[in-house]
Amino acid sequence: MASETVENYIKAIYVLCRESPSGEAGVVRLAQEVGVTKGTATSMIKRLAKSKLVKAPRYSGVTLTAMGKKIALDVLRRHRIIETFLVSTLNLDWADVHEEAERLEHALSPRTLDRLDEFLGRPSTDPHGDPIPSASGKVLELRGKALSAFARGAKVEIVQIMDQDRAFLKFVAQSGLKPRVRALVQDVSAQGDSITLRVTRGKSVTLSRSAASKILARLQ
Amino acid sequence: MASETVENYIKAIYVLCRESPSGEAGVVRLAQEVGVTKGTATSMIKRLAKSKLVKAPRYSGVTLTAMGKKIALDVLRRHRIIETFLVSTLNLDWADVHEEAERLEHALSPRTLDRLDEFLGRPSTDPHGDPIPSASGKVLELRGKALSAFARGAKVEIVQIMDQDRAFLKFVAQSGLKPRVRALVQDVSAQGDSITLRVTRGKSVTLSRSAASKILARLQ
DNA sequence: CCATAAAGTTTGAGTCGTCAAACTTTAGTT
DNA sequence: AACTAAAGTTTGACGACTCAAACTTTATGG
Ligand SMILES: [Mn+2]
Ligand SMILES: [Mn+2]
Ligand SMILES: [Mn+2]
Ligand SMILES: [Mn+2]
Repeated sequence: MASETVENYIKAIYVLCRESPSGEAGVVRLAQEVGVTKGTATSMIKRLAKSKLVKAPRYSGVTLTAMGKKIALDVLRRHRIIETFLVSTLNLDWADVHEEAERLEHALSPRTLDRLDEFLGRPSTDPHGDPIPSASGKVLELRGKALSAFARGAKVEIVQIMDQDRAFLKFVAQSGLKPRVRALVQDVSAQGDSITLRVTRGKSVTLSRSAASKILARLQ
Repeated sequence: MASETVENYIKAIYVLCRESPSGEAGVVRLAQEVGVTKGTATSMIKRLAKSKLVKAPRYSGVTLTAMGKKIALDVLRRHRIIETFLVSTLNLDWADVHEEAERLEHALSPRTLDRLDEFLGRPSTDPHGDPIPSASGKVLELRGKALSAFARGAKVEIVQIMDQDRAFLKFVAQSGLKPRVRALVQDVSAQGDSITLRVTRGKSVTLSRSAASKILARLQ
């Protein structure tokens, strides 16, 4: 069984690989994500490589092996099911559940996880719109494109918020933007550095390009 | 914040102190409970003493300080609320939830614990009848006496099962004996080494003295 | 009151996960 | 091609937790 620490590294590597265009995770970003120094990250990567969970050519990027990917998806599944439970059953705040799930994800047995999943009605996404990997390890990725990519006049439905930062999530929720919410693209600035939305039965919101790029949507 | 390991030791010390007539925990029993060698237990006790969580005169028994007791009751509260959730909401088996709670108890924030408690309707006991300490650290102990102490003809109500062992719990459940179940003491053997109960609207069960001493009941 | 077993302690060593700081490699300027 | 900053690695050290095995103290029952 992978330790809590190992699970955290593996999950972080998975997420970073998804994010980077090269499909590889860098040591510095990994260290930052896990909250350790880069030296520590290097030595952990070595151990992960020894246990065949990652491939890590010297002085180059880290990628997961099939085994590593299996673990990552497993942890991600637990994480997202827990987040769903915390929001939909315990009514915890959208912005707070990530940290909580960060700890709980390491303490659930497969059986309990399945019961929880059943109790929740086998949800396919978590409260942020992140897809929940199936028990067998399949995920649907990229269910929308960045808000910043839509043109004026587009009628969109928010699909996914791709950031776990509390302050950002608070801001997004404040604006009324949650998965399943519909909105009209009211304006896109000439330089493309901001976008204004009118939320259906809600207010208008202006987002910076960087904020808009972290919110995925699709045409209604 | 106390580590997971420290929480486990402290909780075990609390339980052992409750069990022993002297009110002190022995090193060998503690080691056994936590699952380490006695040398390991000794060195942990030293560290706990240094952080003022226990009092441990050399070559003598261990007791909790006020600080230690606070932590113990806190962990116990988490443990029992989680057990209640696992049984009453997720329908997990009575006999399985202890191990699961053993891990989850270290991963719940106070806020989430309170939401869970609220969701469950602020239960006062867990599925085994163990009292749940209040958030401020109060517990009702000894809400019944051992089944073995009742006389023939007594009409009793099961209150609490004082053992977490899976096999024992399976056996007890098999017999239909759960907290709140009522039964008649049908017979007590002359030597007092066994007791026969007739469970209300159920079958008759004969328990050994040692089994009966781990089941608490009170007169109906 | 003493021998012996049980309880408790000490010692030396190992793993895991971490840091700071020195070092090496890589990649992007000029 | 040479310089430099960023990325990555190595080294030495440490704390938390553990074990096995040798050792000491305590209890007790003959
Ligand atoms: Mn985590
Ligand atoms: Mn999420
Ligand atoms: Mn535990
Ligand atoms: Mn219990």
